[in-house]
Amino acid sequence: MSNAKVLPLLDPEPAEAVAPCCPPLTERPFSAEEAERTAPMFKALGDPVRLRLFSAVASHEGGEACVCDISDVGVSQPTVSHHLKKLREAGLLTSERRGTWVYYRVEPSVLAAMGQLLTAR
Amino acid sequence: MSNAKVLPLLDPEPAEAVAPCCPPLTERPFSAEEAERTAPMFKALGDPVRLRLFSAVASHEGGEACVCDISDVGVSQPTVSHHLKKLREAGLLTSERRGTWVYYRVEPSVLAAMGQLLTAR
DNA sequence: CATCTATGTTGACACATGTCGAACCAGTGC
DNA sequence: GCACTGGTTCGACATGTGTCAACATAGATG
Repeated sequence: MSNAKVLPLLDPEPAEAVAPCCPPLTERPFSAEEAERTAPMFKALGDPVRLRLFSAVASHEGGEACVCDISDVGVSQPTVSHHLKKLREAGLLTSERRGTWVYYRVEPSVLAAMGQLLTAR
Repeated sequence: MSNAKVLPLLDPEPAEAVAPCCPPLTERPFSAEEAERTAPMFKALGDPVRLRLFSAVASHEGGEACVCDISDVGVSQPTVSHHLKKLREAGLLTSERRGTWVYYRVEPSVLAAMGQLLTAR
């Protein structure tokens, strides 16, 4: 597979990955189960350092970035790793090791799902 | 603390400018200042109870609800009040006392701003 | 194999947060 | 005035979270 991914605008249908989570917040009151499932995603973005890391990855070329490119956020390297792990556990990022460096990329379906949650009725 | 003049409700300040906050997370890496300003909104929605309360208010008739209508989320009433205060401090809700009851309503501009943040490029 | 560089993990700490019961405040009605 | 109801604040506690230094691990390179 020669790596010819410049900007995958037309992704293959992710469908059942994250989409069937929940309706917009304004549609009807969330159930306890829906809230328990959805809150961690917001929580993951609720820290300034994580927000910067996520934004750095999401805005990077192809929605993918090496740790070395984004780790300048004013905290120590272990702390960066800790926050990246949190973002990974929340399902917002995925990581992959290629040789010496580790690359993080955004989970596009999650971004879309969160956007839908905040869609005004 | 025997200060008699206390008016905890009807704060004149809450929910100032939140709309003109930041570009989408995917546009460019967030600065420290942008992240510090934006993260609290996500943090406020990062708790299941607060997410249910916010959803209950947002989905209610006219985007407004009495506390008595939404306080059935499985925690005590002081805890409900505590979470509603957090949502107010984050600029997501505003409160108003009308007679016996206190009504909370969503800040529509905030909802739109957060939706824009998650808009995919 | 030895060593260096890039990340992740562990342990420890201070601090923030969610939760409750009790006390308090604001209106309504007796 | 008094009691009652809705809602907030206070005080206290257990748990969670962000942070770092120290250590551990994975590849690359000599």
